[in-house]
Amino acid sequence: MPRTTTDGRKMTTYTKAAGTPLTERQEARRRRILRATTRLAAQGGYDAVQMREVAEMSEVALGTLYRYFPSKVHLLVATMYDQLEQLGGQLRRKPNKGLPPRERVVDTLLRAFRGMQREPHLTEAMMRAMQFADRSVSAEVDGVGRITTQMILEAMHEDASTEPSAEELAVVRVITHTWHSSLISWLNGRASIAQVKLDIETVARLVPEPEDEADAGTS
Amino acid sequence: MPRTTTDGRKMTTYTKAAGTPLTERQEARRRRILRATTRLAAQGGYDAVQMREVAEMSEVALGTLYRYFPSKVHLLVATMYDQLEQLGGQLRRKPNKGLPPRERVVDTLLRAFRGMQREPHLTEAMMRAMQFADRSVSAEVDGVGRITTQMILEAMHEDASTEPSAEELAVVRVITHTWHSSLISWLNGRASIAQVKLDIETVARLVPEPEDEADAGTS
DNA sequence: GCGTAATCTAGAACGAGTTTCAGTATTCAA
DNA sequence: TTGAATACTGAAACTCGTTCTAGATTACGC
Repeated sequence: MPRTTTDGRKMTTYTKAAGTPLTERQEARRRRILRATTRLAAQGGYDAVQMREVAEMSEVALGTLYRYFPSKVHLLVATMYDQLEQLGGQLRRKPNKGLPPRERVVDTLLRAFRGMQREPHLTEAMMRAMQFADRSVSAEVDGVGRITTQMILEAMHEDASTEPSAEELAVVRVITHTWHSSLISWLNGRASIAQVKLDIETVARLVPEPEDEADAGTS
Repeated sequence: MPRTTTDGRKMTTYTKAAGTPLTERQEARRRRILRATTRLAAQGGYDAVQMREVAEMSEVALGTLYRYFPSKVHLLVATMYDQLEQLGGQLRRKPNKGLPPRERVVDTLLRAFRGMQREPHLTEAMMRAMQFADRSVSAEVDGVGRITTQMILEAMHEDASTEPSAEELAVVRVITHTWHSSLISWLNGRASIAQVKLDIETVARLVPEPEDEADAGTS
């Protein structure tokens, strides 16, 4: 959404969904910024992502960086969106058909988890930002939420075509809550990898079993 | 844990579990600090809790404030611990016997939620700190976690005496994940009160029904 | 091509969390 | 009671996110 500076000039931020079409050089700048952010975050986590450094590394003036991403948190949430898009692509390319829905959900999340274990600092930086985000970032955080929800939903019913029920959406929400929160505890050293797995498996029990006519009522 | 300044003097922070016994005046200072924090947080949330202001309002030098609480996040997490202790007392004073465990859990959490709705800014400040906390605060965050877990466990089985099973602990963990995370979404305006309730009810389905010999295997 | 509005750059400046330091007050053991 | 160790004070200094300014550059409708 367009903001206004003190002297009344118009101002837009170049987030994903902005109405501005972005010239080629602008698109390139945006990419450079995200790449630099990713690099710095992967090296030293949240604290290592310093706005001046990001600006320098992406060869952009500090003011320009702030025009593209209005705060450090916006920047990192956008980075997360970016990374998730890539991850989503990878997951779709290697689908896990054949398993029952519940297992598929667990499998998907654990695979994502393994991805994050490979870049713990990057993960820490992005997750810290997500959690620290306040109302002013809710649009962007919502974007990330949508992508996550989508991934879990795709794992839940074989065919992504059917409209999800309210019940399913409720379950997915609780799953993403658990997912985020337990990831954070792992990053902060308050939970082991095994515990994260266990949490995921526990919450996955909320995913309804496929109601084949075969076995019902078994304990 | 004792830290060391540049000139090698010893230094301790006066957190809850510190080994230092705390003289009376020190205990009083600590209280003043926590009270000031609560007051500022209740007025204007996380951003309104400014270390200089807290120091001034509690009539303590800035350096002293930092000796008691080594960072703003530590300070707010300690405040949360403090508030939770009070809340726990209130809840225990008005127990909700008679309901089945699942309902009791839901009831307890919703009651806590209503408490937080009464002081949204304070809640925001404390929760932001909890989520932003990094490894250096994990001990304190764990403390808060223990208290929460305890509250939910007490709601789960009528008699608080029996040792919780591993299964129960797993469920409680997922419940607290959901609780924290959905509280945050509410604070950030990304979820309505109704949605928080729904999330709690959804996750509470993980609480096992009391296995009376009467009804088993019913859908 | 030309003029103008929008964008970008370099750098200073501001604000709040955090650290440091010199000096004063308190505590506590002998 | 006294003297050393520890804690507290007041104030300055440092860092990093963020904002602001003045001047260059670029994009774009005519």
